[in-house]
Amino acid sequence: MESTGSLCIDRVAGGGVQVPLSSADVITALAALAQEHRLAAFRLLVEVGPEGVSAGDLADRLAIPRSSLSFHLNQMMQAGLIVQRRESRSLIYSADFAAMAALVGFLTENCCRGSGC
Amino acid sequence: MESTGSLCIDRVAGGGVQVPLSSADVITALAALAQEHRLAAFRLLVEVGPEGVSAGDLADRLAIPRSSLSFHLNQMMQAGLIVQRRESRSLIYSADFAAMAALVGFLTENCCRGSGC
DNA sequence: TCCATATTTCCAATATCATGGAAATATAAG
DNA sequence: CTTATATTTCCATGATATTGGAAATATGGA
Repeated sequence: MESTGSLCIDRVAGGGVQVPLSSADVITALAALAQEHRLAAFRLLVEVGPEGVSAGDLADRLAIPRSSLSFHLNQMMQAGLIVQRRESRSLIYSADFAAMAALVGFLTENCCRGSGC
Repeated sequence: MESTGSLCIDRVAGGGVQVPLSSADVITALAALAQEHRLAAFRLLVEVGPEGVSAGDLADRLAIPRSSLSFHLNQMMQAGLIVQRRESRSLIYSADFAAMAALVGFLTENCCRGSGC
């Protein structure tokens, strides 16, 4: 019998059940990470953790114009890899660990058969 | 101390040590998978295993023109995700499981901290 | 209300990606 | 050497992505 989707039961603080990803979702998520500035931004958000970083800080740390970063953050939001919250005048972005876990789960289940990964 | 690359010691039949991926390598690999036909092709190659599938068969199974598939196979080869071998008139493509394991290793180590993935 | 800060949206320019038919290349067999 | 099969390369066309400055929106404070 064939499993068709990646079912990654959530283990993160906030709770919530993980829904299987469609192949279109996976493509969107992969594309969201397949770009220099976005991969760098995401890694930074992962390092920083749930506290997150404001858009301005992120632009400074990555040394890219704010409008460019805004575009990239939007891509990652639409892909569901990061979340946004407002804190006074600042918008704080943080990584969605459950989403990333689901992506890795999909890749492991669908693209790794036979290897020890 | 920070580990900077994904070090995925190989567990696959053929043997060989896994080199850490640069962030540029990761972007190339992610981009190679972030496309409908390429993701479908790669999943098919993973299912089929080391025996692989000829370019023609693959084009038929995916129902896309041969020249288009050739383009996509090239992208995945350059990304190091698949390998090619000739068998008489046919070119047989197969998934490189170690490369995929390295990619998943990178994502797990660099983009998953704190989650249970 | 008026001003300053934080960030986004708009937009035009450029670059990269994807498509598929036609021609070229590689291999094999009669 | 000629013909058939398997696949790639070439190329023009259209689609999508990326960039960054300028203008617009959101929030908070005097």
